[in-house]
Amino acid sequence: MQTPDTIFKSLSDPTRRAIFERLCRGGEQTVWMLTEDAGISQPAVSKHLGILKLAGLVGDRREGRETHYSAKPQALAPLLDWMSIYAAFWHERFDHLESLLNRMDQ
Amino acid sequence: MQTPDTIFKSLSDPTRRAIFERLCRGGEQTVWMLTEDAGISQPAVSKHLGILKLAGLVGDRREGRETHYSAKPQALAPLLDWMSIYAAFWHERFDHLESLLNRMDQ
DNA sequence: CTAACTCATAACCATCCAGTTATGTATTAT
DNA sequence: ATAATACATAACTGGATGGTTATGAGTTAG
Repeated sequence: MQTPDTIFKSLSDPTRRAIFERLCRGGEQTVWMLTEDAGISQPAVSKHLGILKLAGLVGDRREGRETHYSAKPQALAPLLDWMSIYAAFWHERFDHLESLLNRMDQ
Repeated sequence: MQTPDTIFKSLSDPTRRAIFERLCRGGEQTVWMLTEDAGISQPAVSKHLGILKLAGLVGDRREGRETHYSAKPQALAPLLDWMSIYAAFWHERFDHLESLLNRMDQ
């Protein structure tokens, strides 16, 4: 399980997020396929995939000379946890406001 | 409403995340208070606050020579939206696995 | 009025990072 | 065997970025 820091950093780059999104939607794909519409060189794509892999967001599977990458959305769990904590403050305040308005109503 | 990109970038820095978390937990605070336990200089803190403000994650209120900053956790909403999309793929696969296991059970 | 305080901005610097090209290592095709 | 393919790694480069000190602008205190 990776830290929120690693995951935030990995997803802070738009190109990386696009790769992750594409793997989520399109399923397992080779480096070559990902390079085609990434608009950057193959080594750049490989580097991004390496970073995503370190964050646990993707997994790879060697098959002959191809490497198939796939998304592992479960790796978003620490981010969900982090967000749930601070989204809670949001609701908390909303609740406070609500109860305040209720009291003002009376 | 800011883009997921701006928000991801803002929160990808640990120092900035710490400031945001502190504002969420501790409520409104001045730059001076935040500087005290940030371990960096006051201008550095101000710059971080500026970035958080651009992302809509904090708001400020001038009062005399002090500036009071406060967290705006609602700004996490676009991040929640983004995550819900891709967390869905997670559950989708989980559901597939589950139904597969169910079928195998019979 | 002057001094001290709070904060923001400017200028600068070191480091990081996303991209590049070049090259190496397997693997498949001829 | 040779050539082509698929990918990873190394070395490099320019620009973004997080930090610093210096300074300015506005506000309170003496």
